[in-house]
Amino acid sequence: MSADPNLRREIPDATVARLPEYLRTLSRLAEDGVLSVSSEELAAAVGVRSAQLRKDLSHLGSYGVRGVGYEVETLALEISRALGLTEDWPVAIVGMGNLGHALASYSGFVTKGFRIVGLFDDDPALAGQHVVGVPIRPLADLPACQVADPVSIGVIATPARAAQAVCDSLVAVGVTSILNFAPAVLTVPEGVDVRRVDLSTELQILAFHAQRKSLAAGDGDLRSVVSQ
Amino acid sequence: MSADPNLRREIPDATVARLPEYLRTLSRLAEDGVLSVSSEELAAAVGVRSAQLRKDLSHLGSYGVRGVGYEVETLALEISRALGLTEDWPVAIVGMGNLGHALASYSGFVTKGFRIVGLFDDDPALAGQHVVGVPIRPLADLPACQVADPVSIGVIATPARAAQAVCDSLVAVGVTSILNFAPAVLTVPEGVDVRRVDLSTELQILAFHAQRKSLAAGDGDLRSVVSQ
DNA sequence: CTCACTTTGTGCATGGGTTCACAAACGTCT
DNA sequence: AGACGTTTGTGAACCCATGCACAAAGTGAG
Repeated sequence: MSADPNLRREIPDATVARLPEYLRTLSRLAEDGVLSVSSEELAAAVGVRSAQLRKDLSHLGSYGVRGVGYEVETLALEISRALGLTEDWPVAIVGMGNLGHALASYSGFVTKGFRIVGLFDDDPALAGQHVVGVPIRPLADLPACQVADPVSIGVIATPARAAQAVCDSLVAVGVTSILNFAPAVLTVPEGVDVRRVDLSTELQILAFHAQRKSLAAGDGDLRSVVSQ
Repeated sequence: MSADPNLRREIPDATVARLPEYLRTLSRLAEDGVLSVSSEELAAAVGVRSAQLRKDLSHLGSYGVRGVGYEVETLALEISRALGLTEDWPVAIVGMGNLGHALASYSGFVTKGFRIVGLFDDDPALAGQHVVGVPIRPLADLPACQVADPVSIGVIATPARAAQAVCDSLVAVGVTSILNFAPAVLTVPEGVDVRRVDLSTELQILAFHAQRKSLAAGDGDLRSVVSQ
């Protein structure tokens, strides 16, 4: 029925995960005054194969010109639109320890569509303190804030033991997208998206590859140098 | 030749990425005094299918008992060994802004095999300050520290514009595993592993799914409520 | 206008990952 | 000892993602 061929139908997850990368590189090119890129150039700058880049971009329509390449400005706009960055996304951060502070003052937040509307922490020592012009409040104030400027994305930066309760509070006020930095698996009702970013997981994956390399080098004999 | 059938041959990347999750859950179970789990129970706790869990575990050997399940302690140890966490990994963090502080004081670092041996930042205001018993020094001191206690994993938590130079410094002193939190694509020589964690990428992926949901709900008409 | 050259968009083959389904292996109860 | 119920480990089928290779479509020169 509602075909609308050049609008999104279903963009594969793997492609969606790369779009932000493309967008960032295109923004940098635009700043440098570059007007047009080929798939070959852009792919090299991002670190993927050109065929993959072209296939990814083909999922959001046909915005290139054969024999020429892609217009930087246009392509950046189309990727922004596909990702939903032309809309406005009010974000709340819960847990204002070091990580919460880092996230709040992270430049990437403000640049594209994301707007911090609430900072929450139950530590009385933090209450009232402002971070980027936004006051830190106890989590109990969340429902009240929700009425004034509804949060659509919640970020959890608390210790693991508090994460599930915080998550429940967010879900209770209607948040359906959650970014979780706590090392805990959250259970949420149907329809709520949770993405988890875990610092120690990444470190462990790195350790695995490092170990592989050191095993490959010494190959079983020199292992004792390292293992002990 | 050197078959060694129950030792690792080649563990798929997708499996390696899930092992830390399994390990964390097993550790929690061990703390709670649980001695044995079935693949069904463990899979449910982690949030994957039981068949996937069994196939993942089969890559590191046969540590389950049919009709019974897995011994929690044993399995945790084997996963630790597979990931290389029974070895000692000296870590250096470069860039001690909010994120660097958060990473340094993150509990996940200390718990398993990772040991912070160096904190670096060129900001004179930070020099000499101690964070977790470790002093912050200028990056120029890196080569000297490297002699005393060689770093094997480097973490980059600087702004994007400094990331490549920092990366080059790390590579120059022999670091071959790098965890990069800066929103920049790093170019490194052959044999150096870089993993990138990008906060804004995760947010943008979340925004994409949130947009999909809101489009599905209002389906084109109520969109104006949100877009503006 | 035609020819030569460049670059996109995509059909197709290849490979890896996930899921299913079941035989093999273990404990237990009679 | 033998039968039964449970759970692992894995072969096989499916599914998605990646990479190749080429036709289609554009530009520019002669």
